[in-house]
Amino acid sequence: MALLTVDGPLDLAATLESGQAFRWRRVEPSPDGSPWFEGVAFGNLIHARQTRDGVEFTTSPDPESDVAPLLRDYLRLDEDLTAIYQALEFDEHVRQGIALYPGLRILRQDPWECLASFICSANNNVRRIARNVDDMSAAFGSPVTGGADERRSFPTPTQLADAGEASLRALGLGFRAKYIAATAERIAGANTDLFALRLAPYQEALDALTELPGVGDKIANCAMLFSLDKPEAFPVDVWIDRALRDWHFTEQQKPIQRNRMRPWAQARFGRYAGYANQYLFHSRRLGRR
DNA sequence: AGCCAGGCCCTCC
DNA sequence: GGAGGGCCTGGC
Repeated sequence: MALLTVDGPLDLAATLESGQAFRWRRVEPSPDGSPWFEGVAFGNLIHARQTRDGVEFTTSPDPESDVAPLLRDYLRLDEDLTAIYQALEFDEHVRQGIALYPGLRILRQDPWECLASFICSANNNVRRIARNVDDMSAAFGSPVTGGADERRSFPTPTQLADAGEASLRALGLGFRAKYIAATAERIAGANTDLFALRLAPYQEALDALTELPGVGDKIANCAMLFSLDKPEAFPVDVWIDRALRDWHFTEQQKPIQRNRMRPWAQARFGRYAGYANQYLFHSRRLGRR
């Protein structure tokens, strides 16, 4: 057992269950009520829960001391959330979202797993996306601990390119199978270096991602926000569409079009537009208001 | 039964 | 350049 200390607010459950990542599961309630989560990342099976002191976790097969800095980075525990809140609370609805879910953080995921997961999100629902991602991992990923029925890591681009469209379709990915296979080939062939996009400017990363099959503006912005260090990214999906329409454009006689929302929001919220997006999305999707 | 899911792509105008 | 329709699949 190891511990990550946290400065500032953290809501681990909201962070892991807000539709950014799809491989975390609640496993068992702990005596004090804060749930354990099980996930696969960095080639490890990870169990984690939030306590008064921070994030408790165990790892397998690597020692916790090796994984600790990776998990800290993944959870962005060093992000100054308070400063971000101050920059965004001018907006009434973002402020309400922050008040409802203080400590909801934006993850820093593996770019390939994140991109591929969101390719699965097209015209899909969260539960089936999670199942698609798990099914791909079980079928084509590598074992992490050596046990018989353990979970596997998310497949590499090469593993999915080798799998091919037909076997992905057989898993139940539907029309997304073609996009996953084709994009995996492109990445495996090193035509696009996803990690390099962490250092690229926003527009350059957006242009590179939307060249990939099955990756449009929305999915590219998800990958940029959740894995490529682009906090100004602003994915516009049906939930954000409804939120902005109801909360920010109620008095317009002509409703704003979906494809004009991202530039509008980025101009309004600035370099942390993605955090505004996440709080609007989460509070809207949970249906509390 | 029909609609909707964290869209993208293609066609046609 | 933009509106409209099709698309795998599963749950309600």
